[in-house]
Amino acid sequence: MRHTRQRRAILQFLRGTRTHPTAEQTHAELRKELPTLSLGTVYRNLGKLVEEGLVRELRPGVRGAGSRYDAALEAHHHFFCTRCGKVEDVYPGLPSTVKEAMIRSIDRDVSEFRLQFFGICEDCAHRANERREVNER
Amino acid sequence: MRHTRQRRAILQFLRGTRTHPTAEQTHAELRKELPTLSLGTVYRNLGKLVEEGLVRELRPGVRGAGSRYDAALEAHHHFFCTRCGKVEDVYPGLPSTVKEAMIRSIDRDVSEFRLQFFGICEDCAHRANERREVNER
DNA sequence: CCCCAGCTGCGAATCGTTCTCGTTTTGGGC
DNA sequence: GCCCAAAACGAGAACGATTCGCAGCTGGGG
Repeated sequence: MRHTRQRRAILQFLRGTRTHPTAEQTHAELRKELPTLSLGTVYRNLGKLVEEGLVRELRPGVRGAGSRYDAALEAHHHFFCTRCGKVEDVYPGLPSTVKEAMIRSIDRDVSEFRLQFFGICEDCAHRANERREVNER
Repeated sequence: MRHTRQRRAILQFLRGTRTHPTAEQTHAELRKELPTLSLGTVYRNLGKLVEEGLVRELRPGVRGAGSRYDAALEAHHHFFCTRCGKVEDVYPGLPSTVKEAMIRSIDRDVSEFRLQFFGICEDCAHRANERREVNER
């Protein structure tokens, strides 16, 4: 895999944030330093980086939400705020014995396993009674 | 919520299958008895039924897969075949004490919790060396 | 039996993502 | 450094799933 300016910028950007940006957000941000960067290139590279295992793709699985990308490789799960769309890391420490027992119990060739939590994040909970503006998506 | 012919047919269809049909599949099937049923109506009603809690929406979260719908209300999780797209029910018996401990440990207002397994289903594993036709999506 | 809010069917619109294609870069070999 | 094929780029068109807008229907309370 070649090391293009664009690819380096994308990976570096993802490694420098914990906000799980969307392709669109990544594109908007990197345009500042690479004004000709196209959205297609962002998608192409995110795809490659996911193939390479350098980035994880998160699919909120919630109305109107696109994929998000995460370059943090340690095992962790995600909490999706159903109000503002934000994604936060969680480390609920599912004991690996429990995880393995579950995978064994379903008696299939499991290659991946996802644990997702949905709810209202703290920020949104606090402004619950104020106006409900949608932040960062 | 009104009881229209269309809505009744959709709910009844979902209750009579374990295959987690897509909106498209639901539409194709019900066209046989309601030839004028439109896809928009199927989506509209699936949305309402999900709101009402009568149906669960499954979002495979895998390239090129749309939502699937499940009218089975008992607690269970899903196994998504990454080759043919099929979705199977699994009952990996995550102890509720473990589940609750996890939810408590992430210290947020969790309204939903999803556990998803991905891999190759038995059918696909068996025909692994034969031609790889994609069944039912 | 009447009425109208809620629903339907249709087609157009939207949105995230992928594809196409002509041009530019990259990186290995010399 | 220079050359070249392969790989990647940018722009815009294309795509597929889902949603929307609207004019005409209809279920069910009164």
